[in-house]
Parts: sequence; C-alpha cells; structure tokens
Amino acid sequence: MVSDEPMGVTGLMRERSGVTISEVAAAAGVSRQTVSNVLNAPDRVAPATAERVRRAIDELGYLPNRAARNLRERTSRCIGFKIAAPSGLNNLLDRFLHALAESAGGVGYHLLLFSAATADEELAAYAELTGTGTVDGFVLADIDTADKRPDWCAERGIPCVSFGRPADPGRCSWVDVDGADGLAQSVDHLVARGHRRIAYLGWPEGQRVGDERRAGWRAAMRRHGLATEGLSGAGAEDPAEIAAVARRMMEQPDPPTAFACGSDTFAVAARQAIGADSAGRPRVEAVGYDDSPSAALMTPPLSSVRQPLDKVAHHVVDLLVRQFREPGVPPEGVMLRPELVARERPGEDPR
Amino acid sequence: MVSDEPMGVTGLMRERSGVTISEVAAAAGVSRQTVSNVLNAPDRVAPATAERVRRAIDELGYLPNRAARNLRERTSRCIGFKIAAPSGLNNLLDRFLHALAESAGGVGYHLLLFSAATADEELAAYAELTGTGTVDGFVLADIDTADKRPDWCAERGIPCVSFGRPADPGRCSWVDVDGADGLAQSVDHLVARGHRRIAYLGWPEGQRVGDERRAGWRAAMRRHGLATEGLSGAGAEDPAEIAAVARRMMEQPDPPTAFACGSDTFAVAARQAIGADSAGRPRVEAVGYDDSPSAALMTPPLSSVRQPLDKVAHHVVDLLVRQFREPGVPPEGVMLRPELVARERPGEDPR
DNA sequence: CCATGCGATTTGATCGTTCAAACCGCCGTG
DNA sequence: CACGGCGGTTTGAACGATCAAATCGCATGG
Repeated sequence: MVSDEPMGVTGLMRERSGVTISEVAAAAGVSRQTVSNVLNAPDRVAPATAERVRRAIDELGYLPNRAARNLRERTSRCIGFKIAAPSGLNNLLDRFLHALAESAGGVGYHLLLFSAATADEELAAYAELTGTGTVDGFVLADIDTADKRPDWCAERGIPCVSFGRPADPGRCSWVDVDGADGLAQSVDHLVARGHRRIAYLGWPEGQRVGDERRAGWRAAMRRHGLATEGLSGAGAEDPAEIAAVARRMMEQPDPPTAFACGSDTFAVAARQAIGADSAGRPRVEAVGYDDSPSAALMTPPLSSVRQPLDKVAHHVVDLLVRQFREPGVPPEGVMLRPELVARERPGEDPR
Repeated sequence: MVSDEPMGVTGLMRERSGVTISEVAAAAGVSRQTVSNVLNAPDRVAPATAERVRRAIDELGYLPNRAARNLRERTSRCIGFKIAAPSGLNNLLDRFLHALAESAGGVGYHLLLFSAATADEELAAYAELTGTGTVDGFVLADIDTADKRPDWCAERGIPCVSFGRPADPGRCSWVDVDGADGLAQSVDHLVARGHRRIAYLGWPEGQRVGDERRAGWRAAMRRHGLATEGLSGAGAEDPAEIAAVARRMMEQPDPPTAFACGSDTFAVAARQAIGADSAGRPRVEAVGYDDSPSAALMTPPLSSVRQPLDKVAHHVVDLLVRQFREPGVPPEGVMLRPELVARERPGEDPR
C-alpha cells in the first residue's frame, strides 16, 4: 500500500515461479529425459545418477508442471462432480464430498466441482468438460429412476460411476448402499428392544430408494414373524404429511409402538407428531436413516442408519480409475452395507 | 525407414476424441491463428471469415483443449479449496460450496477440491497445487485467529481470499458476515416480540467469531436500554455444557425470557434444557444462528440468522479473480449483513 | 576381431494452444 | 511511382512435459 505502481508499460508480468525440468537437468548435469525418468520410471536410471537428480530437484524445489504433463499424457487427473443445491436435513453431501476428495487424492486425482441449473445444462457441462479435456470422468450422485446421465455417458464412452444404482445397471458402474439391509437393521434393533408393532414411514411408492427401504422393513418383519398389515406408512413427501400419517396410524386398534423410518426427517416428524409423556419422553420409539448431525443432538438422541460414505467414495474412485486405465472395461457394481448407530441409553425402557 | 510395425497388440490406444484447432483451420481454409483469433480476439477477424470459421467449429464440434491453453497461458482457471471433515449441525459448507461453484463458473473458473489431514499437510498441498500450476489461487474457509494460511500465501504472492477475517486483514483479502449485526437483529426481533430479559448463549470468550456475536448482543441490548448483567452466558463448547449454563441462568431472581444464541446448536440445547409447558411450547424463546436445515423443521420452528452465502461466494470469487488479473493488487475486505429468518407464527404469544 | 546385446543416457518429435512478428494486398498521399 | 500505413492473415516459436528412437559405453561370445 506504499506506492501506486509506476504507470509504465509493465504489462502483465508472467510469473516466473516455476522451475522447469530442463533447469533441473542442467543443475544435475543430465538431460531432461533422465530427470523425467527419475520421476516416472526410476528403474531406468542408475542409482548414483538418480540420487544426484533427486538432490537437484530438492534444491531447486522443482515441481512438474501439470498443464504440460496433462497435454502430453492426454489426461487431466481430475474427476468432475456436479454439486447440487443443498436440500434436506442431512449432510450426506458434505460427508460424501470430503470422502471423495480424500479417496481421489489418494490415487493422484483431484475433484473438480461445478454447478448446473438444469438437467440439460448439466449434460452440456459434461460435454464441455470432457471435450476440453478438463476432466477424465464423472461421479454421478442423486441418481433417480429416469436419469439420463448414465446412458448419456455410456453412449459417448465417457468414464463415470454413479452413487446409487442407475436404471440399467449394466451400462454404468455404480456403488450403492443397501437400503433394505438398513431397514432390516432398524427392525432388528427395535425387535431386540421389545417392540412387536413396528411401522414403516417413508416416501410414496414408486421410487427405487424408498421402495427398497420399505421392502427391507417388510422382509425383516416377516423374518421375525411379525405382522405388517396397517403398518406400512402410506408415504409422504414432507414432514407435515408424514406427521399426519403417523397420527392416523396411532388411532388403530393395535397401534405401532415404534417407527422404522426412511429418513431422519420422518423420524423427527413422527416423534413430534405423537408427542411425549409427562416425563418428556417420546411415546413411540423411532429409528431414522442417514444419521444427520442433529440425530445425535436430540433429546433423547435418535438412532439412525448410517451410510458408509467413506467406503462408497473409495469404491467409486476405484471403479472410475479402473476405467481411466483401461477404457471399455465392463461396468461393475458394488453394494455396501449401512450400519445402524444405536443411541438409546443401555437400560432404557422402550416406549 | 524399414520399420517393422509391432503388429498385433497396439497397447493403450490414445483416444482420438479431440478435434484440434488445426483441423478446424483446414476445414475453414484458414490458418490456426485465425481460428484462435475468432475465439479470443474476434475483432481482429473479418466478419465473413469469422462466420466461416464459426461454422467449421460447429460442424466439427471443436472445443479448445484445456491443457494446451493452460500450458501456453500459464494459468489453470481453477480455484483450490480444502474441504474439511464435516462437523456441526449446519450445512454451511454445502451451501458455500454450491455458491462458490456457481460464482466461479460464472467467470470461467472451476473449483478444485482437495483434502488434508493436518494444517501442515494443508500448506504442503497449497505449495504443490500452486507449484505445479494446478490452481491459480485459493479460497480459505474456517479461518481462526492464529491461522497461518493467509500470511503463508501472502509471503509467497499466492492469490487467496478468506471467508472470515484473517488475523491481519491488511495482508489477505477477505469476505465476512457481520456477526454483531446478526445478533443485533436477533435482539431486535426478540424485543419486538415483547422480551426485555434477553440472554446470550455462545462460545467461551477469546475467539473472534464468538466474541463478535456476543458484542453485537451487548451493543443491541444497550441500544434498547436493557440491562445485560447476568445475561451473558459464560460460554460453552458443546450442547450439554450450554444446557447447564442455560439452566443456571433460569435460577436467577429475574431470569431471562429469551435467548439470543451464537449457533442453532445452542438454541436447540437451551430450548430442550428449559423444557416446555403443558401445551408443549418451549418455556423460553430462542433465536439461533446459521439457519441449519433442521431449524425450519422443529416444533415450533426456530428463527435463525442466515448468512448470505451466495453473496459471500460472489465477492470471494470476484476478489480472487481480480488478483489473478493483476497480481499484487492490495488486499480488500468486504463485510456483508446476515439476515434474520423469523419463523414464529404471527400472532403467537412469546414465552 | 568384430558382431551382438544390453543398460544408461541423450536427442528429436510431439501434445494443442497462444504470442509475437512477419507477411501481403490495398489504399491514399506526397 | 514509391512509400508508409493499415486491416487481415499467416508463419515461426514458445509453453513444459513425455514418448520413441537413436546413441554411447562396455561386456560378452563366436
């Protein structure tokens, strides 16, 4: 802030921060290629030379220029990810992004984030990012039944892996978390705590994710020899609706004593709709899904099914990198188990 | 040249997906440079020629190769961001990242995400990313008082903008949200609803963010001519502690009727600690901070101070790009106002 | 003794773009 | 008519790395 720059014609000075491979080579008294070999194919270089080169690299603080490498290798070492506008109670996106960045970094890749307002805009972005060589492939999230993206990528030979099964699991690699298993764990947990009348609360039928969780609940109930009639929540989109559904259920002759829910939002809504006894304890027990940060903070804390996002991310990156290495490998799918995080106090009475 | 071709295994076939500028030039019957000019300096090209070239570009689906451009221009058009492990109730990170990606995209940049386990590892990552030319600069978040990053970048001339004021605001550009203003709004809101005894609940003194919010509460109380003795919560780190603080306050002779809180987590904890009346309504009113997704879903919903993250992101990107364009511009700071999201039912009785 | 082979290193070409300078008509002016 | 100026366009040279092929030194074997 001392002086205003001379009005001379300095123009845009090119920053000369980068040390090039040739400078290292000169300093070590070898050729560019030898330096390159030290970094990329150490076995081709005599140990003594390699050591000398490494010293020069350290002294000069050489770091290979990414753009030059990318240009030559026709690769970007970047994975594209469209970040959606945040919605919902949970922080799955946070957790997933962090895990992805970590996994990607572990194998020498970075995550490139971009946004898109509409589905078409998103595809346009995919086209541009691959066309310009800005990314090598994509991670797809929030896959829904009629999602165009997996096919779109498959048709163009663009590497991609989706978190969540695509409509045609044979065309695009995917990693998913078994929602049926998650709800089975919820049911098992509630049964172990003495419940027999366990209802399911979730979205209306017709969407893969929700249907799977509902099916998981039903199968687990059957396995325990428990009845499900009148206990499969009609389905609702928002907390207000689900609250109404829960209240209606409680008016049955033999009402549920617990709710296995398709999401934390629903679990919270149900708890609040049914209310608490004089001691302030909820009149029904509920288990949520996705383990949102608020689940642990509630009173009493909410048990919830947690998705292993770090494992998901690991497999996603692995499957993607495999496609980078050998284009055209057949798609693969990986199904992972979620894990119930139980939060009830050990000796606490259910209900 | 008697080269016996290694028939058979071709090895890793380089994907020939990219159309080059020369191919476009050939198709349009001009030279490379003219095509380049059409894209980068249209005024240097005769209208008729430009049109012909544009047609060729469209027909061939030409997209300029990013690596080549980056190499030549010594730029990456990427902004680096270290994504931290998720923590806390709010989804600030989600919202911020989305806003950042959107703002960056608007000016031709992308967001490059990476992770780092420790502070040192983070600096090492910064060094590598700039040294290799992978990013042009950084956005810093979660700035704390003793943060080394702003100075570290400043010393090396690495462009960066921090969300949150750095220790020395003269060395590094920043964008921040006025927490004092936020708490003043909380107080104003509670006063308008009839409260006089309004307490502050927040972190222990000594951290900039928390101190600022506390100061904002105190100033606003004074402005309204209200007493603050015994109402400045001792400070706590977690919900359990804050609950204890809140309960102790309620045992005073003239207890608070409302809490202006430094975070949603504290507001929720305070509400629960104090409990509800027979109708299920909280005995005290509380206003939170950061407008976490769960705030709207609670019963009754929680009013909360919301940070204008889209504006923050916009300014962050703007300040950063300005540094890219002319290196060495003096640091600038931008302070933004948050906005209280009031959620009480209009005619509802306070307390 | 020369051909052969092999490990270690160097040289030349290339990736696709942009910058800087040269080039080429063409017009107006002295 | 020569010359300078000026849009419009082309040519040559980077940018910094890697790949492929050539080269060099040296040991080995017929």
